[in-house]
Amino acid sequence: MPALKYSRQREAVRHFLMTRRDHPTAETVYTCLREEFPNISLGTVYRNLTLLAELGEIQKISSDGGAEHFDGDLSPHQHFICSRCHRIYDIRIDGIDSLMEKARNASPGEVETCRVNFYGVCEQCTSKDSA
Amino acid sequence: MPALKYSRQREAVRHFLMTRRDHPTAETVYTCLREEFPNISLGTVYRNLTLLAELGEIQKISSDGGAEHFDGDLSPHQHFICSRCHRIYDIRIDGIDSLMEKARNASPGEVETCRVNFYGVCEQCTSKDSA
DNA sequence: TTCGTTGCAAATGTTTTGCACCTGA
DNA sequence: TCAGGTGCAAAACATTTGCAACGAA
Repeated sequence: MPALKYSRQREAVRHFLMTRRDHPTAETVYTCLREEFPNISLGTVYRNLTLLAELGEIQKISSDGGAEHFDGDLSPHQHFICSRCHRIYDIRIDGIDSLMEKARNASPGEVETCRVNFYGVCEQCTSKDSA
Repeated sequence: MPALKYSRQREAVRHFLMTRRDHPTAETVYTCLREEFPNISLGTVYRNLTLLAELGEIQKISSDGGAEHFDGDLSPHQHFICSRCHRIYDIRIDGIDSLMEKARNASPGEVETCRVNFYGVCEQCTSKDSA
């Protein structure tokens, strides 16, 4: 792994994700950053998202079908993913520590992190049904 | 949703996944089924995998980067995913029910299913390090 | 006969990469 | 100066889709 060097683009990507409550795709990051950096390229956005994820400064969320989403929130939390609109909601439940403890005894390797996703239809989509 | 009609290809896809202990990608399913059906097409494999997943007869696993994986094992279980070789191992831990119970109180919608993934480096990769 | 299914190929959508130029240390 | 970073465009992948022919009910 080569030494890192400062770059305004990478900082912008990181800062952008930190200030978002949702979980943008690379495309969204690109589109929004273009206002500040009219010349930034999609390739650069991808390179930095991948790099930051490897550094553990952001999280990559493989939701399902379509593009990957990114999460700048590093605090432990889980996701509720709507099967209809594919929106990703943050939720927080406890007991994850004990879950990881159990996993350590059942895994063929060292458990480092854990991702918990719940699926269902969100209220917003449910209420559209009755309309 | 239109009425289903029997198809040998779809049966073969389902049967293939049921008898596998690992979690093949569409490409792998395609390659293996080609021995039995030399003319089966990748498109057909994708169509049937998608269909079976919608019917809930198989599970789609979005592991991370690269292609999706599919799991024919419907019994409740979790996955340990090696960050190095990306292999997916089945593990079984209890307490998932109570986790879902907690999630119901914290989610912006009806919780239907839950996916728990653990990440780390598997023993096989770890032992290669010391070699 | 009807309508879902298939094979094939082309199209789409997402992410990666090669390369010449730019920039931070 | 020099290794890392960037923009751009092309390439590489993964997945979906249009369509004519095929096959199950």
